[in-house]
Amino acid sequence: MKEAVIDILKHSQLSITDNRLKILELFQKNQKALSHADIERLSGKHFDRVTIYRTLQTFVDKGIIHTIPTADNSIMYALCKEACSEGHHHDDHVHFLCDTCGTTYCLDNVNMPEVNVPKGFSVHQTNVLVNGICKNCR
Amino acid sequence: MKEAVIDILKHSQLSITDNRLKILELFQKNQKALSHADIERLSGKHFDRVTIYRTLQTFVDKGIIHTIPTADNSIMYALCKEACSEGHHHDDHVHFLCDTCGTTYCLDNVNMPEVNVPKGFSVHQTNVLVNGICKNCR
DNA sequence: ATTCATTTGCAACAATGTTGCAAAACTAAT
DNA sequence: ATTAGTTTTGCAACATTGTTGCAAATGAAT
Repeated sequence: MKEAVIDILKHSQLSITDNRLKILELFQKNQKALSHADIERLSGKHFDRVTIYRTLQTFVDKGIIHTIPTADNSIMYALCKEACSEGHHHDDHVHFLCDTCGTTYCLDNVNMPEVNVPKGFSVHQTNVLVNGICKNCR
Repeated sequence: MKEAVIDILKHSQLSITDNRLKILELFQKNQKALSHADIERLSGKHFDRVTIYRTLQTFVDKGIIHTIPTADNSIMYALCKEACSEGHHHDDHVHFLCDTCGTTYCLDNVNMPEVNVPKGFSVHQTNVLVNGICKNCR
């Protein structure tokens, strides 16, 4: 567990610090998207707010986590699959938000739909966000 | 112009006030999604911040405008089509964000893709957000 | 162990969003 | 048009969220 987390940091050429280990472990343990507030709570308020902001930003920059647009205007972060690398995210998957428990899932096995845009528009990236009830809450 | 805006307010059983007229006119005039900050700027700082927040909330509640989830965590608002009514939004259309000019469009004529979710999940609503270059910026 | 670069925590600040309440504006009825 | 009652607005104060500069602490490499 800790080994895997250390590997991720090494692979991204980041120094190994308590803070980074702890936050990465939270993502690995929970296997769902977390907000800044989630992390602050789950880490037992052991780290400074600013440090968490900066760590999350670093992880996004390095392609370790990605952000998820949400309807209620709160940024969620989730682990990237190995396909992601620095400055080049491949988080082309559907995100599912459960209306009951509030959990955000990355649906990696669902293929992204093709969106036809009008003449003159060109598509760079597509985000699909689905609301509903997850398998644990029905 | 002003007539149309007044009709919208009457239809939603809202009283006609300067603030509401002005904000609705901004949406009609611009025909694109606006943020709270956009409205504050475009209205010439004539209205209180709090009033704008409350007005936008009222409009969302009444089905006059809808919110758009964005990747950078800023809420955008856009006019609903007539199909929307109080407490029941039909903003089932694709949203397009231009990476160059930052304009958010509602692509009403693009049909929403069907998303296949895993067994046990049920879909309530789907949001599709596309990034790219719009027809004015290419 | 020492050096050097990076990371962290603190403080201060900026931006964004919320709530209570009195004054102002709007609506409806005379 | 005036009045009475309700709704809306602006202000003040506060809460939350995110940012920046800087000195101290930590990690990496020799």
